[in-house]
Amino acid sequence: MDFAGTLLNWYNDNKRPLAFRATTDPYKIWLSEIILQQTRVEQGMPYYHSFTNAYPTIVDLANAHEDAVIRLWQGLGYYSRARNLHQTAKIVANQYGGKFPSTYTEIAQLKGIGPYTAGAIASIAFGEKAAAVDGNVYRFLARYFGIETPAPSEKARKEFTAIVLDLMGNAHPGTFNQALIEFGALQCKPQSPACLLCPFNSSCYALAKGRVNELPVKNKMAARRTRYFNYFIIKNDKQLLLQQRTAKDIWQQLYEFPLVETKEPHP
DNA sequence: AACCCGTGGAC
DNA sequence: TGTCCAAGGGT
Repeated sequence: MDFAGTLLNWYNDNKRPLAFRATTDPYKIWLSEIILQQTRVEQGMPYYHSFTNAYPTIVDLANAHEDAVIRLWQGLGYYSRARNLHQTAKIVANQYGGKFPSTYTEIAQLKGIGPYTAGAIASIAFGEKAAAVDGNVYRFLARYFGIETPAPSEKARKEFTAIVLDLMGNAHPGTFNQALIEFGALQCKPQSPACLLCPFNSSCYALAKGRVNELPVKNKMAARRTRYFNYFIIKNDKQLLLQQRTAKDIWQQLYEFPLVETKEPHP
C-alpha cells in the first residue's frame, strides 16, 4: 500500500462526521474554512451552524448588515475574518453572480483567503489538484519525512506544498487534503501522538529516530503584550452607555463600555 | 520578514 | 497561575 492508499484507508475508518463534510456547497465549505482558521473544530462548529442557519446562501450573507455579521461572529476572535467574510460575500454576489469562483487563482484573490484556504476550497469544493498545508499537515509530514524547515514560513509552505502534490498523485484532491488534515488532528497530534497504533509507524522518520517531540521545528511566536482595559459602566433606568471601537485596533467595530487603558492593572 | 489579530482548552 | 497554541491571513 502506498502513502495515499494508507492515508485514505485510515481516513475512511476514522474521520469525524463533521457537518461541513456533508455538503458540496462551495459557500458552506468556504465558511467552514474561514471559521476554522486558527480555531479548534469544537469551538467553531456552533458558529458554523449559526451562520448557515442565519444565512443559507452567500447572497443572504452579502445582503446582511455588517454589524449583524460581526455580532454573529462575537466570541470567536480575529474579527477581521468576519469583515473579510462579509466583503467577500458581497463580491461573490455582485461580481460573480452569487456563484462562488471555482479555480484556485480566482479564489485566492478574495479577501481573507490565503494559500491554505484557497487550496482547501479549490480541492474540496471543486476537485482541483491543489495543496492545503495547514499546521496539521506540516506537523505530520515534518515528522514522517524528518523535515526541519521551520514553520510557519514561506520557504516551508512551498516545500510542503510540493510534497503534498507529489503524495496526492491521482487521489481525489479534496478527500486527500482532508485526510491529511484529519490525520494530523487525530493521530499525529502535537502532544502524545498515537504512534503505537499509527499506520505509518514502520516508515516514520521521527519515530525511528526518537525525535517525535522535536518535530516539527517551529518559529518562535512573537512575544505578546498584555493590555489592561478599565471599563466604566454608565447607565440609568433604561439606558446603557456603549461606544463603538472605530480605531484600527483590537475589536474594531465592536461595542464596549467607555474605558481607559493603562499599562498596569487597576490604576 | 516580522508583527498584529482573539478565544478557550490543555498542561 | 502561567504558558502554549489551534483547519492562517493581512499588512
